[in-house]
Amino acid sequence: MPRIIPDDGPRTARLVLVGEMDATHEEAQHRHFAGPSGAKLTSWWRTVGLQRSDFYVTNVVPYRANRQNKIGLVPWAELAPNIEALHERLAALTDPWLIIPTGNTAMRALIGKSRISRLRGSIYAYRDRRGRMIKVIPTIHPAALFRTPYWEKRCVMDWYRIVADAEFRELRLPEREHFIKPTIADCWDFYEDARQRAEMLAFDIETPRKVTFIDQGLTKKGLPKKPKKVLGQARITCIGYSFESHFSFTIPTTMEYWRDELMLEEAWKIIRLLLQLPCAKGGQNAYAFDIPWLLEPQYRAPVRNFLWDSLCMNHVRDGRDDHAMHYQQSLYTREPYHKDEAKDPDEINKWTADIEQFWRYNGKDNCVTVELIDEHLKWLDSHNMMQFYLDNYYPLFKPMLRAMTHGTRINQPIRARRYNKLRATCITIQDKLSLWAGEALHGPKNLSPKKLGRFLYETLKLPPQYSRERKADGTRSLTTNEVTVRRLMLRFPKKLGSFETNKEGEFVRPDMPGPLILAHRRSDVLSKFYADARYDADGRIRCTYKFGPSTLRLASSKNWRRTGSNMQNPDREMRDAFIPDEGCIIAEFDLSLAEDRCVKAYAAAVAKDPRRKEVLLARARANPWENDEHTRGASLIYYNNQRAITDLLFAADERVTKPQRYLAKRARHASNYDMHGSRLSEEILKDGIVISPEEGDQMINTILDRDVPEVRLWQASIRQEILRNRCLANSWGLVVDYTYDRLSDELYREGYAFKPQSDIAMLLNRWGFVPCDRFLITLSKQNPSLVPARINLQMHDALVISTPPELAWPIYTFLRQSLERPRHYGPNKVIIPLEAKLGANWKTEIEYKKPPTQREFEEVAFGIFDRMKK
DNA sequence: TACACACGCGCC
DNA sequence: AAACGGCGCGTGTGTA
Repeated sequence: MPRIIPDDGPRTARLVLVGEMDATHEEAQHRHFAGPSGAKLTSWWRTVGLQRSDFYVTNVVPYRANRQNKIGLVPWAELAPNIEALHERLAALTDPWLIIPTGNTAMRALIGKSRISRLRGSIYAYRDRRGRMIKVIPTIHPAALFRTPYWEKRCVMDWYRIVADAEFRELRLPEREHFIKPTIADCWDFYEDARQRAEMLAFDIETPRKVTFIDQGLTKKGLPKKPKKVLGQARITCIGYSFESHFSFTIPTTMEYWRDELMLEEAWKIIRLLLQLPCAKGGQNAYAFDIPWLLEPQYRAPVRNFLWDSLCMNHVRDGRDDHAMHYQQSLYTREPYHKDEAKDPDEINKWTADIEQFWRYNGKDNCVTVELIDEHLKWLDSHNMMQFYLDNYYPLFKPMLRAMTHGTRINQPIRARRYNKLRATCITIQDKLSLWAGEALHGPKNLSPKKLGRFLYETLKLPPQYSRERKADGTRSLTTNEVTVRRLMLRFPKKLGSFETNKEGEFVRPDMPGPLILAHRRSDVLSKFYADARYDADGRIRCTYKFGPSTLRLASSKNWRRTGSNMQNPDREMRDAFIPDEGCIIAEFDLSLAEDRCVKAYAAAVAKDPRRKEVLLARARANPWENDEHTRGASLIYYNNQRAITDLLFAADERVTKPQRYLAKRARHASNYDMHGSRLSEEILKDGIVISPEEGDQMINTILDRDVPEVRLWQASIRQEILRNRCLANSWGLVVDYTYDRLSDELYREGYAFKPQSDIAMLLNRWGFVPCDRFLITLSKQNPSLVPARINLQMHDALVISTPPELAWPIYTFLRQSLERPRHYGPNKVIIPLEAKLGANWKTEIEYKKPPTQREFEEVAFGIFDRMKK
């Protein structure tokens, strides 16, 4: 029997800390929280002004129950009496006010609930064995931080709450009223009230899919079969409003509720009027979800003056943290976690029994949104970040919405034809692979990485290959990814075949396992882009844009109807299937080598030699038709050309071949972000080009030693900045906070990427995307006879636009004027040039590095347009 | 059956 | 020893 470790701390303490189980250090020192977990707690307590003597410290299992130190391995038969004993120990305390269970097991022992990651920070009541009500605030066990370091922030936030709550006994939970079953008259009353009093009106819709159960008749034995569940169309079933955090008003929008067409229509009329009130509106993720839903033709409920999005406001506070409402709520409000029951839209059947509770939750969400927005407003104000929100988030809502709802057209016959062909190819390959393996290596659709692994590493007895990234538990998994397969093909050509291709790009021996696997992967990935389900009935594809975590790039994903997909990653090979709007051509405008210029501008600031600084700045500012960085790199790497180092501008070296230029391009990119040769060789292997890790290192080192040694200095300066400030700021004032990150090479690499990525993302958004969207609206008003030009896609450093040929030139001119303005990157001013491409589809035909004359440009634009009509 | 996770891979 | 960063989705698999 292991030795019981005694509790410590005064029995009279107001605060009680309940841990889970003692581990190695605790056993050795005979004291709870004696090891690294205790040290972590001590550091948080120091931050918030507590110390260990403030607590009565105990554990659910007050001894080391297993050698693995895992509470999860303690059997229930052993755990239950320990929990019982814990309750008794707590009952023996004089007058505890607040108990802090750390970790899931401790929380479950006290309040019977699970899922600490969701419930942490909430405020609960515990009735002890003497009938006393004691406040409980569960938090994460410090040991969890060793696996998930980014949780540290929420732990510290919890401890701030705990120290504040230690001052009073009562729970102080928010009291709210949720009005959920209104009559039309109630709705009008609420409208009047909101019209007169609301300064900020928050709203939230619910869009479950309709669920129907189809009777399956009787079984042979005469028993009723289980009805089949069919998911129907998603639709808005209610909308809730709140303008004071203690009251919400929810209007159902179903016929089941109103029972009458006219009543429902009147309800919608009031809904629209509420959304049209002049006061500011707010919501959680509303610009990306609720608003596009409300704009759907069957609802026609546009939102006026949408200003405050609690998700975006939270994004300003910390872009890399979570933004889910229940998480924000746990940090900034006293509302306990209330999404216990799944509120996933497709889980509505769980709610059919208690639709009123569903509406109440909608109401609660609205109240919480109001509270969050109030809290965020205070924060933005006190941290001088209000303008940052108003400059970088708010103005993007409309352009994002317009691009999202407009979408991109696809050539449907081509799409369907290619999809069928690719799927057929996959099936053929699956059959051939099954013959090789003696068993199927695929599931219903795709190759199974597991089965493929067994085939390669057991059947064929090839040496097992492991992935680079470690899993959460620190192990590496067997991998069969493309690079691995290609590497194995190089080493074992007799078993796997080679990836050598002929002039048409076909494998020389296509029926060997290696080429089959590669061909399958390729066909499968392409077929996904063509899959029917992605496209809406009107033959267009729509995505949702949202703000990416750290760099303010936009991220693209499935849209609000749950169709569409990420539109920032379609394979280049399939882009010819994307076509312009009716009456338009495609114009794509992209910032020329933007991130590389940015890096050079920063690097020039740390150059010691003024001549070097001059060279770097000249290259950062060079016109794309007068300087070719990649040819320069290849000329240096392959021909040791000294002029490639010294010349301000370097455009041509006839010795440089296309593959050489391409490899130099990859090597330059690798150098900027501190990639290593082995990784570079893998990246390049994907293109079927073999270089060794050593050769990769040589290329990178050539660039870094001889071409841009200042990049190394710049990276060192980034490390310094992170070390000094624990954060980085870009040229637009965007800050990324590293307070709770471990200093590591990984973090530094993230740092190297941050400035160029975010500088360019924000440049394109603020000087490109936003003004361009407004300009296109003006342009179409000025040219009412023409089809309006529309932005189809935002691609981080490029905009894809459908435009009638007449408007292509004005748009190009406008974007050049707006984007080609100097900006300071560090102390150095640089203009990043804009390049234009034109085409009948997204695989554009003509690229202008040097701006042509208007006449030349328009001739081409009209030429493309005329050819399309034929 | 539903869910969470691992894997693989597309682009900038 | 570990060896760019930033995203997203679809599929297979194991588990509850």
